[in-house]
Amino acid sequence: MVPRPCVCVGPFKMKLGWEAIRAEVLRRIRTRIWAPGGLIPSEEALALEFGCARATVNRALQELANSGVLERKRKAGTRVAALPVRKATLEIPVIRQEIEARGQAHSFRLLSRLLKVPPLAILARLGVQDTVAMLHLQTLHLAGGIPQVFEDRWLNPSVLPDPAPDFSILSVNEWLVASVAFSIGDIAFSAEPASAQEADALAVGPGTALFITERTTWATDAPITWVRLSHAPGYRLQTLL
Amino acid sequence: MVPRPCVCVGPFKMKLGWEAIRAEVLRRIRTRIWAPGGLIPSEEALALEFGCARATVNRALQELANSGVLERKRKAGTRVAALPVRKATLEIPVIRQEIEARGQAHSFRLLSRLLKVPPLAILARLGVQDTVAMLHLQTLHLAGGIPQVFEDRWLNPSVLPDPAPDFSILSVNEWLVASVAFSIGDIAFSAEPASAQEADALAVGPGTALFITERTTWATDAPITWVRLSHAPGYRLQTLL
DNA sequence: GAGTGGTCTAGACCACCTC
DNA sequence: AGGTGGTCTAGACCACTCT
Repeated sequence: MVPRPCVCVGPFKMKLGWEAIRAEVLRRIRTRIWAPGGLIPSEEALALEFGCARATVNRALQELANSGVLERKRKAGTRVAALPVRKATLEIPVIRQEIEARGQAHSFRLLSRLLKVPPLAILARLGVQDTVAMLHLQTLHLAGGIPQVFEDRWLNPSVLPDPAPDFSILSVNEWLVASVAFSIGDIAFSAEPASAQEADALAVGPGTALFITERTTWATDAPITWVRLSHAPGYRLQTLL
Repeated sequence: MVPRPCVCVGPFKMKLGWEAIRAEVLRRIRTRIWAPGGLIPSEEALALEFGCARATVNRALQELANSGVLERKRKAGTRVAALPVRKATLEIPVIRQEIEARGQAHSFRLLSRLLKVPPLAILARLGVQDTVAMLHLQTLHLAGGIPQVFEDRWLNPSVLPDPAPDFSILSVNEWLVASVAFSIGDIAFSAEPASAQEADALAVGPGTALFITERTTWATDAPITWVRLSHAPGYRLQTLL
């Protein structure tokens, strides 16, 4: 009795791109030809088998390592991940885009605009030691006239140009993406009961389950903004794929 | 008075890897040397400027395109994204891992295990037309004895091996990742009030705001499972970076 | 048609890690 | 010490798309 056929199918004839190689590797993993936790052949061996350059195999395997399917270590080789930590990619659009993508009209109301010292928790999030005053902006975003998102934001006034933009005309959000472009930050999601203020703004009962997005943004040197978005009931955040 | 120095610093001396190039490109975007919506030089031009091969520039720019900072089109060239759709990557670990990573003991109780026909909404999610019976499993996950996650799952029985695993000993979740490895699916997040059953299982008041994770998984041909996780209050989902 | 990004190659060197 | 992945190069061809 011979072992299962087809464990190694030998050199391929047709030309293979890195996507084809990725697909073939994935197939071998899914069909358990290569078992979880197991070593797979070296890049060189695979390049030989597939009849392509090592760089092409490398590209395919790196892609799979990025998505958590493979674990690679120098010298140790490449293994099929034992506990596949799913990595999901989310797209976080600007609110206006999100609403208009649903075919609704976006509008917003600036509810509050005050310069004051934020709570310590927020200063801490922004990595600030001193108690500096920041611009506190509260905005309600509407879709077709219906309240959709309540935005609570603290903005570092030192990033503002001298005649500060009129945020009752231009949404803060959009001014930021256009002006303080592409900074780093982090994002967190949670569920929380609506506060009295949120309930009032979104026209829901207090305590209603709200989907919360919280974002902190820094420039290379200084903190820029902290924002908390409270989404009206029915909001769903979905992954691509 | 001369214009700002350093708009174009000319050929670099030291050796640059693709990460250094990515960083430099990002810097030029953040400092608005290259404005949002604007074209940046071609790969060839950049390779010349940085004194490296075009493939190295390509690697750097592709990375930035993947993270939504650049938009690339053949012939049209590479532009700085006008509306930066933030792409965030989430790691979705297995529940046990997540709890143990916080230094708590993970345990679980299988609350229910029935073979019956799921609601139409769930059949639809799984892309099934016929009304087939599926395995309905309800599990409560605990961290250090405290209820943490309520799991409501429908499982396609045809993916089970003949003596079905005893899910009161091995968590369904873990059996799945080990056995039906690496399938595709999609994930959605939302906030919802606790149902009577959820409230009871998680020991919270009914209507409490719960963070909900909903996942659908297919194999290449057949549906595998639909699962809804209700997280106890306090749960936060955070991006890397 | 021409310019751009997307990909592949064959070879090379290096950093890292296990043995 | 040696094998492995990570990266870079110089060159090439192709596919797409804007004009």
